[in-house]
Amino acid sequence: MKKTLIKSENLDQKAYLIIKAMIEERVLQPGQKIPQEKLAADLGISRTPLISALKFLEQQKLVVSQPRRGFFVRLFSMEEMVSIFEIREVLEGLSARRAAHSITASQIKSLKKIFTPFEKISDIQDYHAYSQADRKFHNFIAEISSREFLNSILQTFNIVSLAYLYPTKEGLIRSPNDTIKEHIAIVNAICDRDPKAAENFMRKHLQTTAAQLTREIEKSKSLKKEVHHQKNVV
Amino acid sequence: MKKTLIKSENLDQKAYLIIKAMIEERVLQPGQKIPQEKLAADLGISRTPLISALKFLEQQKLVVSQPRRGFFVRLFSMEEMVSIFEIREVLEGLSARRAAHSITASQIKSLKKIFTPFEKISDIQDYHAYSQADRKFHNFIAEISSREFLNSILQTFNIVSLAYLYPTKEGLIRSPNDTIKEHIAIVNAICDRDPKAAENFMRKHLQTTAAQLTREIEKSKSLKKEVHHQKNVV
DNA sequence: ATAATGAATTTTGTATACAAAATGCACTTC
DNA sequence: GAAGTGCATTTTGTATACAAAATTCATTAT
Repeated sequence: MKKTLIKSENLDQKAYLIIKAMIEERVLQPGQKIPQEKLAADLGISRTPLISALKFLEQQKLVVSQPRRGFFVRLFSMEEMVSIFEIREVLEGLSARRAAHSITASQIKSLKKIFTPFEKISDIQDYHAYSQADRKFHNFIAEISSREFLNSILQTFNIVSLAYLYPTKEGLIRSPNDTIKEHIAIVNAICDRDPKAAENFMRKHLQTTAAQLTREIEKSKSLKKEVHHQKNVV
Repeated sequence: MKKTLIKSENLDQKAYLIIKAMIEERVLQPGQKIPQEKLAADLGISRTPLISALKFLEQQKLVVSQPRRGFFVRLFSMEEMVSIFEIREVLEGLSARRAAHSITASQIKSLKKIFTPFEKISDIQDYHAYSQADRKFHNFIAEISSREFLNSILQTFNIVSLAYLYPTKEGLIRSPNDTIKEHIAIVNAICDRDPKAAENFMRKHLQTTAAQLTREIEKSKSLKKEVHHQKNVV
């Protein structure tokens, strides 16, 4: 871990960034209690800025506090993930709409570049690279939209979706071969400065992912029922 | 002020609620620096929970901190208010959609009640009562949607729009006589369990308000230009 | 064995202390 | 009078201290 490298205005921010990274990297595991004294010692700070960072993370929903019992890394259910995608659907839809309004020529160039390495590949294998491009894509659109508030909310939710990730799939819920076309449609709409189309394509993109998640929930539910049934029989 | 009446789990929360109310009621005015030592003394707490509350409010955008200079009550520009209404448009649209899905019979009763006192009045005069009903309406729909995340984000933005308010108009940007019909259309769509209509009506409602604000920006801009022109002439 | 009790230990919530930074103010210089 | 300059005062950021609550764990009772 590269703790000592992070420098920020104050220790709150430093602690926040480190802990967030620790959660994303699963060094701190979902559901786990956060040992304040130990963590503060590890980071070389006192409990004061540490608690401040934890409260920050609590608002970002990465952490929960139980009064007089402490802070715990938050555990997301599939259902909660679906509701996060619903929010992303409408917010990133807005984001795409605004981006189509205010994108500059140089931003168009950068935006078009993000997925070019994948466009000609018929079967994308490099999940890691694609996942990174995906994240960059969503963050960049939020940035282009040049709406401070919107961007700051979205920042939070990219964290959340990140925190969820199936480690095996690099956090991707659908196959790159399916999503690449949607991504490119969105890019084109924004670069053509067509706000309506940009919003619609983005919404459909995230809606489809949410639907996929919902299907997985149903699947795991019926699986559980089966197991339960077996138990009763055996 | 009824400070001592507020009781909560911890002093952070107590301080948070009081300060939020002070900002809403304009006891603390936009742009004003927040005197930590004095405020802590007034609330009968130490700076530790006070700072924690201020950091909470900072994330909710009601307060800004300048490193090593302190916390200030946030000042919103008209443009920022427009971008807040854009966010409300899409989020509360989602909220209405979800509410139409999950509303219960008893919630239908409560929802229908909110605007009944105003339905028969041809010219609504009591801005204060209407403003309260308005707030209750938006918050209740978020609650009905039973989406924790969504609700907690919306909480923030309802506060923000409130904090903006022209003191004279109770925070209302448009006349009750204009908005009452829209409110009732939304109520009916939700109670009819029509998600699509609920979302559309809610979006249109907030869009119209945003458009009104945009018009006011234009007006004040041309006004300034005039003044500027006069200056140059005189 | 399981449950109940309670003392010892740990951890939380909050106050307080204090160095470092920012601010205000009197005084000088132009 | 306007603009610096340096010292006194205030305020911030953070560590530390400590009472109250929660947890652990050994011991006794069922």
